[in-house]
Amino acid sequence: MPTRSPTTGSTNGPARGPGRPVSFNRNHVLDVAGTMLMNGGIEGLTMRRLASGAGTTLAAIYRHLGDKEGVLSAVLDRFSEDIPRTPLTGTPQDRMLAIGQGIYAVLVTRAWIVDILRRGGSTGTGALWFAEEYIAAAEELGAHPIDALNSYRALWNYVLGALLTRVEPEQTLELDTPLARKILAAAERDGLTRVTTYVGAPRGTSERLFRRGLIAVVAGLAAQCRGKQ
Amino acid sequence: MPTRSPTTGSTNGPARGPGRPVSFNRNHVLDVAGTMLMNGGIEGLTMRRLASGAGTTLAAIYRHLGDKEGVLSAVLDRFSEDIPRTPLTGTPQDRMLAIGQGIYAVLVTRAWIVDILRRGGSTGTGALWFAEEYIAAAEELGAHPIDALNSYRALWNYVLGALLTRVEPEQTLELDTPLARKILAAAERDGLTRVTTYVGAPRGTSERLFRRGLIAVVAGLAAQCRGKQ
DNA sequence: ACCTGAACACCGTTCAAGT
DNA sequence: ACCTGAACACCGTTCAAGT
Repeated sequence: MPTRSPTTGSTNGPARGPGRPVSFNRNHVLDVAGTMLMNGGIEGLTMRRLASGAGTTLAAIYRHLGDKEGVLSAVLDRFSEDIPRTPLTGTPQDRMLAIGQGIYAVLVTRAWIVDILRRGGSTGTGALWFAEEYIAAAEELGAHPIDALNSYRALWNYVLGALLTRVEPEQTLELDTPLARKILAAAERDGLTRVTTYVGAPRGTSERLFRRGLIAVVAGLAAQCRGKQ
Repeated sequence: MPTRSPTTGSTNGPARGPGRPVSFNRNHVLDVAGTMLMNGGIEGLTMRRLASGAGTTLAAIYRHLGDKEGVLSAVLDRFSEDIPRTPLTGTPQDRMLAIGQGIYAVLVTRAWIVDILRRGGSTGTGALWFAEEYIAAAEELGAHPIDALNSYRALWNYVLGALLTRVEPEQTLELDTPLARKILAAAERDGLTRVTTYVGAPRGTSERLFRRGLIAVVAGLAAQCRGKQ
């Protein structure tokens, strides 16, 4: 997939003014794609709307960025380069916690990334330092290198699941929704008294929920690294 | 959404033989939908192919099952009813582990469920007993009821993430794939020596990986329920 | 040599027109 | 009253035909 951009330092937007027109402004297209993803998720970005929104042509996008998969991973790479590598301090377990929190913070405002990661498997290259730091901390606790990597994968699983099940703050749990009624009815039928009691309980913010679970997960993973189980 | 099925105990397949034709065989349609999901995931099921595959009409599906969302949740419900409630034994922590393993085992052969859960949020009503049992175990360890429910959510997050990042056994990690090369190059550029070293390391089966992580996660969650942190 | 309009083969969803 | 063929408004992707 040849992706050379003839005039890299070109101005924003479609061709304008005199002179040779900018045939394809890669950065501008990716910016527009990112905005579309931010607004409508992975289904809100269509090749057609991207083309017209970026002032270019459908076929041009296919030529320069490949298919939709190519566009998505290009956006992911571009975005992940902006993730700052912040220095971590404290005990290894403190750092593992900070890493989990950091990944969550980076991804929570960009829900579409989860969809991309799910498809391709490419973690943005700009986020690799999270893995590096985690593995270092795990090794410091005594984990075998390969176990340290797998421990990171476990943390990643928890974070990913939390992002997936995250609910928007405004959508408070309604007991009157048909879904809730159905669950409640099924739970009562099967004599699931605990589920019945708590199905409507307030769940706090997703962030608090995530953090509390993360603390437990990291504690468990750290203990496993120390060999205590 | 009226979903009455006039002749519930109808024969399989489309109308055949003499007599009043079976206008719409709900169970048959859902079976076909389940097969399609099993083969091609959530994108392998299209309303058109479902209609022709089940020997019915596009509009009939919309009439009886609603839109695609409705079809998916109907399939999910039908499937979740087949989940057997197995008795759990051992310590509370043992049971929490068994629940995590049980959820994984149920879902791992049906990757499409993850996609449905991601969209609607409806957990199949047949799987509610997992929550019931987990909450009971967590309470037994000393957790406040609401914390027990949130602990279950944390376990669920880990399982969900593991299902999402799961790789098929046959797709062994290739170092020659362009993605692997790109990651490796980026890691080297940033001096991430640990990532560089382990990116090609064998990762074992996804099942082993899941289990080892689950043990650590459950240990951490159980400790949190006991109030030890 | 480079670019793209127009086509292809699909989608999910709806409703006027049939029986 | 019940059902559905045919249409609507989209998709992702490709390539013959233009300049």
